[in-house]
Amino acid sequence: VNPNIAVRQHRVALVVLESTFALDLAIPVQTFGRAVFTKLRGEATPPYEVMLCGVGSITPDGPLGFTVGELAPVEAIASADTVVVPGLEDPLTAQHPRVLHALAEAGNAGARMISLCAGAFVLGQAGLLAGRRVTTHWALTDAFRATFPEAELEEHVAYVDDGQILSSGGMLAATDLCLHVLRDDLGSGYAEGVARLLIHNPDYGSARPRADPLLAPRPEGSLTPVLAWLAEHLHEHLDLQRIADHAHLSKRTLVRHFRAQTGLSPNEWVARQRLEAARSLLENTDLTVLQVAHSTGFGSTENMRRAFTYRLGVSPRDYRGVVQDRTWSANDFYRTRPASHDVDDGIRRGMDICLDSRGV
DNA sequence: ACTTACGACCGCCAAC
DNA sequence: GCGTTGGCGGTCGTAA
Repeated sequence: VNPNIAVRQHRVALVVLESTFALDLAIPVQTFGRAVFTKLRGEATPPYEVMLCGVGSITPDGPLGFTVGELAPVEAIASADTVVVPGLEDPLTAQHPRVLHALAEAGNAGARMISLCAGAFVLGQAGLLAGRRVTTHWALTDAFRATFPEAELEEHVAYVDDGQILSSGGMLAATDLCLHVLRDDLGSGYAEGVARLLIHNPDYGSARPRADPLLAPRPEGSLTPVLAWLAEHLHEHLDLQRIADHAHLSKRTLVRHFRAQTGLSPNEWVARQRLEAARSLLENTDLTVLQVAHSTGFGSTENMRRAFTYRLGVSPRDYRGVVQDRTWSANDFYRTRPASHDVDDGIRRGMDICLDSRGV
């Protein structure tokens, strides 16, 4: 792998509030942090640095049920690349002004903002959700709509990726979102490795909603057949006129329907699909960048590189290098466990200590 | 790096 | 009257 290509070193700040839920706090800690996966693989530096931020301290009689030790002041999120607001028990209560101010600052500075479950209410209070596509726990949708009419609430999905703002629905959907982010940052090989350790079937990176029986099915839109046709013809030249002709709609109406049903413009939707296709080919085949660019409809390597650097922060070539270097399997996990003699040493030392303490 | 031209997007409005 | 459609034109982003 090219040593000049540093995998983006991310700092992830988790905002711990009075009524934060243990589960929603644990999921990002487990997926982003604690370096456990990195240590198992023998790597020097973990891909993320995780820090816990808040105002004051957390008392053990809150919803968390325990304390979390020293919290960095919430203003510290200003230095984070990614800010996560976990779900909390009383989303309608106004949060501390320092929290809201720090979130607004971080958001305006361009940090990636992630809410889990009811955490979307906190981002909303910070004024970050105007015009944004966002989701939250299904039991809170009415309250959310009433409180933040300026946000575009999406139901029937596990999570929503609106670029800078990402949000997941109820509780364990946070896992899907966190794995989606891992995949975006480090590739699907890494994300799948983490998913396997968590024994979780990830559904990241898909434009389709998770096929989960517990989520109400998303109503089929009139564009469904058009989207299917587009997915089949990604490698061809697709301008607005051609798509409109195929859909038997005017360009204007087509754009409107796209916006309503996918939240995206036609071009944006096609660009994302092409990016997904190109990622898959780079990760799973030996096709050259030029071949990938042609077969995914980017047309030229310049085009494709622009899309990659814009959305992923790396060129296609470097993406392939980073991703393949980071791909690992469950077998790697077992291989990188300490060799048996290390274990034996450890046990022996432990027994020595026991024996010493007994004065034997 | 810079200019240029073209297409995409979307607000607006009239027509259905 | 209300919702939907689609044409027009201004602005913006992007490809060449």
